[in-house]
Amino acid sequence: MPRAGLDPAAVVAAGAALADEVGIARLTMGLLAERVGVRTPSLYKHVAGQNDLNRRIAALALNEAADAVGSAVQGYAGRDALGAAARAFRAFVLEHPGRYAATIGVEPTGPDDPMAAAGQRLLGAFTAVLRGYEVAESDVNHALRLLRSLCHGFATLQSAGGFQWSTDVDESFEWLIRFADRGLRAM
Amino acid sequence: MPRAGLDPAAVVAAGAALADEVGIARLTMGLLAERVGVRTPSLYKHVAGQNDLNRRIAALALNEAADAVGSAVQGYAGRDALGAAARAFRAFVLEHPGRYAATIGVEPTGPDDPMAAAGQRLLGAFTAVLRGYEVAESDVNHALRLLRSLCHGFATLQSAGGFQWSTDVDESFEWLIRFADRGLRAM
DNA sequence: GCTCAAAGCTACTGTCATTAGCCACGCTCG
DNA sequence: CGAGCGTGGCTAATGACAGTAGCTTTGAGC
Repeated sequence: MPRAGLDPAAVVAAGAALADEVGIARLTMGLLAERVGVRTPSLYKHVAGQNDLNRRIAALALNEAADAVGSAVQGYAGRDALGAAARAFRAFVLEHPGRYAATIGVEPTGPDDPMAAAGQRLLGAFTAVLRGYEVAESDVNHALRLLRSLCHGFATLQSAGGFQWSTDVDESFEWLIRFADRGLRAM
Repeated sequence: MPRAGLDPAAVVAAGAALADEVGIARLTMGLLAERVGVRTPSLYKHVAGQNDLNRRIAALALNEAADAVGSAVQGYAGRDALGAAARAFRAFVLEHPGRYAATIGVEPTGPDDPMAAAGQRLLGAFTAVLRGYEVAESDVNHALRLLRSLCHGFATLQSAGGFQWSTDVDESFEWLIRFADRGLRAM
């Protein structure tokens, strides 16, 4: 039996890719094993089980999202930064629906959970956007939750096919960015 | 064997209640059967399978949410209506996390799908809120998607424990309602 | 009281996650 | 170069579930 040369990172990466292809609900250990060229039980040498796999995919997704948003924002401020961040976030969710879905409904176990750290990074990227607006210190957390709810809500609703086809979805998103920008500038 | 006197509605109602208790992911046919006092295969006389059950729970949840939002809005207009609708929606999701979670990621099969009709009812309740604002005809769909994204995003993030405990969540939600109100009035 | 469709049950199958326990590969160190 | 050994792979088996087949019983309508 030739070694497959797997390690946890490779298994998680393959799992994330597979989740994007077939949906997180249809990501089975058997399918993932086949994808990486190994029998099912061998996966357990690298991840502790489906739960662990899911958490690692979620952490990967949050880190990637943070990277995408963070680098999209580079060099912009105010409205441009807001637009860049929101568009980057939505693009990420639509390109990687499976791995992003892995982040839903998973609570971090503790303060040193890699998922929690990744979530903080993503939050930090959005915090940077807020620095371009005159938001009172006491309102920063509220504004952050607003942006997170908006982006998360819109992206997941669209990803789940929750919008009817009556109106162009991209247009709605741009409208939503302008709405948030106006609101933040009027503080 | 005495008859249990079940029908599809009773099975779906019990399933929704159970989903709220244990979470949609842990809602198994065996658990539901035990809850309604029947063996597992008997459930299949009333629902076609887990998929069908999930869709029916989702339709029930959307109808109940539409009822809650619709009646909360009664007699209010403008900002009061918006606040009442948003609070009613969030309260519903937090009180019934399981059945609301059943609506996520389920696409309506066709135009006569009960779920689609229920979704339309919920949308209609929010449309009524918008009548208290001077929103241009061409912007109604965008504004609707904004409200839906906001409420859905906030409620699901909170329900999943997605917010840190640093700032009061109720306060954030009230802040968010004021933000949306200001934005809609400024059109 | 008879009929019969509906609603229940037992028994069974197939899929999946997970565990136990075995074995080969290939690196390290003498 | 060869022995030792940890790691990563495998087969086999278990247990939870969803779903199906086919039998039995109930009870409503005649």
